[in-house]
Amino acid sequence: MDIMAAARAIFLEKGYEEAVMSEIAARADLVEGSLYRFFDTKHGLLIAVVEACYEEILADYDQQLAGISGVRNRLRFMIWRMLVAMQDNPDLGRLVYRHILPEANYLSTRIYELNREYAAHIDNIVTEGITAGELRAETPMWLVRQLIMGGIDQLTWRHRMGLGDFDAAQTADEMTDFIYRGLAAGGHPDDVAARLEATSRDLSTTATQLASMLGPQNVYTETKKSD
Amino acid sequence: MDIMAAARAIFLEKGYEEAVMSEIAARADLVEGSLYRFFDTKHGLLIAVVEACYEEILADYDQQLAGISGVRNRLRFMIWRMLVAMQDNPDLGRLVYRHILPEANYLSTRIYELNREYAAHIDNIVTEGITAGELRAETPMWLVRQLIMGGIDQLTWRHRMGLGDFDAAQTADEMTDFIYRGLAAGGHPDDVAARLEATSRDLSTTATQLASMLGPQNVYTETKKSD
DNA sequence: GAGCCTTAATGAGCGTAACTCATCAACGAA
DNA sequence: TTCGTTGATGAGTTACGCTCATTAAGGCTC
Repeated sequence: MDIMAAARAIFLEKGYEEAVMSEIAARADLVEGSLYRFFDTKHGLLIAVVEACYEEILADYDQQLAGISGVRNRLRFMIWRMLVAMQDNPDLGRLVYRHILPEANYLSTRIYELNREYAAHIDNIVTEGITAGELRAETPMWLVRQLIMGGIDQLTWRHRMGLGDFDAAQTADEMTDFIYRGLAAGGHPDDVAARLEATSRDLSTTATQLASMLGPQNVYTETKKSD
Repeated sequence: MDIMAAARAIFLEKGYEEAVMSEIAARADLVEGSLYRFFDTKHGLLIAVVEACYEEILADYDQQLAGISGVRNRLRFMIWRMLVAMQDNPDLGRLVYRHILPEANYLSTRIYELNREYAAHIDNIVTEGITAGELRAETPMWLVRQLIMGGIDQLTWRHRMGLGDFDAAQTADEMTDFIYRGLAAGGHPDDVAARLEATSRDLSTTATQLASMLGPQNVYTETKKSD
């Protein structure tokens, strides 16, 4: 077993401080000193491990996102996806929130990079919504981003601490609902009509996709680029 | 100088791990071993110190709140007050977010108690707004609470890490604005457009869920089929 | 195959810091 | 003066991250 695999197993199982370097070395069939040929420090090893996990877990969410249409649905997917990741990996979450995010060198980490990408996706979705007239133009996007990410942190905190669980789908629903209401253009009839139109358009697209999956030959039908 | 004062000075100045018990003892004109007559462990001492700080800083915010009327204004005050506290005490914030909140014994802490009181105030304000008909009755209060607290965490993170500052008043304004819009009662409940919109929105969400269930992670590529 | 050189692994050891415990000083009572 | 009790003391103990001189291994030249 190589160092990364051994370290991952022990970090996830015991947490950062309880994990001792000698045990990681032993599980990797090495001696303690040899670890320091590959990783400068215990914390450096942790960062490498968490980066690897993070990358696996959030692997292709952007490709999945590409298959989802509609501002609201896309927003919901982003929230739901992160909630599920947190729900499935509480151990990893603990490591991240306790020993990665609060460290000074977090900003030079790949994890920071990945979090920025996630945030950028949210920004893009909101921007799309604004240009489509579906969302208010004055929306401070940084605030939306921070509220979503901070909210996810809070909402998953109890589960991460081993106290109770949560329903990812339902939580995503309610959170999306609230955020969207804060984002949505005002209650003028025109705006409502625009949103109605956008929603039914999304519905049509999704239904088409659905139909293509359920169809006899299960053939993919090109639905986009129609204009 | 007594132990608490010495510990507070050193914890705030150097952070948790850099603070060493022998130095705290020295500043309190004691010897290291004597600390353990009064506090079982280093972390126990930290908790005592942070509790004291917390209580001083958030001393009489509820009295100030009592002088503010209007759901929106009261909500803004709560947000603003916490933002200012975070802005004025970044060192304390670091201790709290890194070494108090993530610990297993946090729930048995006075700090947890104080946070609950803060959250309860937010709940009360929202409840008032609902009974006054100003806010939507279906509002999930737990969500609002979590979004606000998580958002404050995120928004103050950079400053806590020593990177840049923020304008507490303006941030509070924008945050309140967004949250309130999510909370505010829309048109009449029997407004046809609103009902229609809600229904088609739900339908769209359901269809998206359906699609992702049918094609596991393949909503977008159903182009090739392997026979 | 013999000598040599570069590179990688070893494990004994160091430094530090939280925490403990046998000891001892201070002080009141006999 | 002597004894008993209380509470501070500081010299350990332990644990763990990290280092470094030494040794083994694997390829390259003659």
